[in-house]
Amino acid sequence: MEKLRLRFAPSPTGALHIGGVRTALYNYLLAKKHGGTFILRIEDTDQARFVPGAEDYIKEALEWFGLVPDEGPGYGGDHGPYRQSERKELYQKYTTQLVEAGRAYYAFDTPEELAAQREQDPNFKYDASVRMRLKNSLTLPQEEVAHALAEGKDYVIRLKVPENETVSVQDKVRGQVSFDSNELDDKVLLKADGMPTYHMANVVDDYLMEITHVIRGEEWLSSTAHHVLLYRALGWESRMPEFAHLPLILRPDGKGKLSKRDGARFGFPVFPLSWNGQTEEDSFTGFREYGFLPEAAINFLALLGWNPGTEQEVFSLEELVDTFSVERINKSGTRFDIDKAKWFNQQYIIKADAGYLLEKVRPIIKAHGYEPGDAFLRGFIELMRERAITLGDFWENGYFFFEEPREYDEKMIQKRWAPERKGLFDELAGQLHSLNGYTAENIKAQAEAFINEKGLKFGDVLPILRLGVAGTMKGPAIFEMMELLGKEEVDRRLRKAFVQFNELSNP
RNA sequence: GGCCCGUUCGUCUAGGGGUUAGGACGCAAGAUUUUCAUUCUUGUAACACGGGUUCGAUUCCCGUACGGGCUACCA
Repeated sequence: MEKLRLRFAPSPTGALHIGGVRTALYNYLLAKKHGGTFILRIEDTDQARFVPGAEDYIKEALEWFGLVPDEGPGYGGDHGPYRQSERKELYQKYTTQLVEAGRAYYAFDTPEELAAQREQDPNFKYDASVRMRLKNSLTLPQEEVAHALAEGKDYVIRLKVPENETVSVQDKVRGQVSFDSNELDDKVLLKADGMPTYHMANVVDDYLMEITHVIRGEEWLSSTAHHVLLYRALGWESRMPEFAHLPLILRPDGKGKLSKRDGARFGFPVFPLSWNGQTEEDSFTGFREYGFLPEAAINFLALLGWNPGTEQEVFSLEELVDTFSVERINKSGTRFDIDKAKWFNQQYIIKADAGYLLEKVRPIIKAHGYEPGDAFLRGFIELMRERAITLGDFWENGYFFFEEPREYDEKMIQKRWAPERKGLFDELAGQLHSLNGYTAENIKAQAEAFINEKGLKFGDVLPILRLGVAGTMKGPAIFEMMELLGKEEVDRRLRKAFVQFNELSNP
């Protein structure tokens, strides 16, 4: 079998959408499964929509996920350049070739003229039925065309779509899809600014870059008929790649495909990394900054539109590479379910390697002004990992490992604290403070002895210790927590808390 | 509007002419943990509709409805 070559071809118009990441992932998986090549190509043919920084963003996002291209701008490869803006002459050469072969033509209609046509007829389409009435090299005298060209008049090159043909596409996901060529318009191939349109550029590049499989979103299915026609016109039909069109990722409420604005609307990320656009409107929080592990996000994305047919849910990238197959990609659109994504993240946090997690959590703690030693941080992570859904939760739910409780759960204090017991608890604090070997085990033994001696119940004492140390009832095992915080810190907190408890229960 | 694609629990999905229609997330209940979380158990809940074909359709075919995509000198 010929070596597989697949490309991910985003356009640098802003942050990379999460649906784009899934497309990249599937391309990567299929390439790697067969020992093929994964290529990044930047489709920057729309100068009006070009956004500086977008290309770097795309690369950083791919790398964060571990989807590192084998070829691409900055990645090497002998099929470059990998930015379409740097391949301009190529497209011009091939479109000219098409014109000469009678498969395309020059069109001189101005955008204003076309707009006027559309105003007159909302269904106006530049196709075989009207092309002979418009201003192009098919209708104008040859000298006039030559003159216009020599004069530098604006023109585009359009594909001359043949009449009365059925154009069929073999799609790996959907099977055969057919179009009536009379429904197809004469797509612009080369724009007035000399840049190609997507249609021309992607066909030329896929051919030149020897792409074997095109995996892209379903929004491209309709125009694939044009692409087939182009391969034919260029005489490349035998080298045409196989197509697989992915189901779209839909909004959680099911109304249309997921868009960049939906992140803000529904309160979860739809981008891999945060993006700071020109305006707040155009700025987004990413999966990374939201506290996702890249492995978890990949796992979630992989299962959005594909499944292995087994009951396995958790997959490493390597396992995905082994298991993936285009045949098992789904046809129907897929709702974006953030709860499932969070569940994956939680699973990955629980199972993550300690050293790995340490490096993910350290910067979060540091951002709040604390730089604990590795031993402490490790202990903290082990106590908290089963209680974190996002990385941010380590701080949100465990900040009291680094600083005193900011507040005490008043309801619980009302319920559990009795002012007359302050003396009793001071005594317990004293006993714990004089403990030798401040381990969870020893603390527990001492507390137990105290409880028995005083005729108390665990429920009288443990919540008070927890509240005193953490301020909240939510958290890891209390004695473990105390051991990690250390004798002096715990004693300080307890003494202070008991005073506070009295105030809180006697307003 | 036209063309194209799709439709199994709320969501992601398995399945496929005869099944108690399976799993996961979520939700609910219980057990464990004297907290919270984890874990475990149980429960909840689905084949869009109408015609065919067939001894038998959720599964195959055709319609309808609904949803989505495309319909730019954007990708």
